[in-house]
Amino acid sequence: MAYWLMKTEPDECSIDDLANAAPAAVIWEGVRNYQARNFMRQMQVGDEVLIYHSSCKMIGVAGTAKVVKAAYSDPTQFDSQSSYFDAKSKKENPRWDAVDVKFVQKFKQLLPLDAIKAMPALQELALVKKGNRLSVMPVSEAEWRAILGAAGI
DNA sequence: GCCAACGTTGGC
DNA sequence: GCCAACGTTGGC
Repeated sequence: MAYWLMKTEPDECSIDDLANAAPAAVIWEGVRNYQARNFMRQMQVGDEVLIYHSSCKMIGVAGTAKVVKAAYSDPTQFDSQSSYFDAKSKKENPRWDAVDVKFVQKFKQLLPLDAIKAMPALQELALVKKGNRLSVMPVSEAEWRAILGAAGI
């Protein structure tokens, strides 16, 4: 049982989109970074995920979800119509993986990035390290608790 | 829209 | 295997 943070642009897949899909899960696809992919491959069913909204008006952690299907071949890499298409990925050895995640909760108030940066307990979070561009990253149990505590949960 | 920081690519 | 050029990310 582990904790993670995943970034999403709310235009693509917001916490509300996850909530609207519930109780169905959502395919977390389109990750095209090897480090992020490797973290996804470590995810196990039941792991919990912070949903982080990036590149938008209200930047921060918006809620949580949980992994309901471990990593499998991301179908969009073979779809030439998809913006995630990767011509160099081979069917017999796919480069990219997806996981399925299911909505758990939306925070009453989004926990903003500047609040996260100000919390002593979160100084080691990859998210707040300078220049960090990882879209999937591990979160320690202490960090998880600090974030949920700050969100009033 | 800007731009710093980073990851990836490809020539050598 | 180096590294310059390029493309992308993502906060501001």
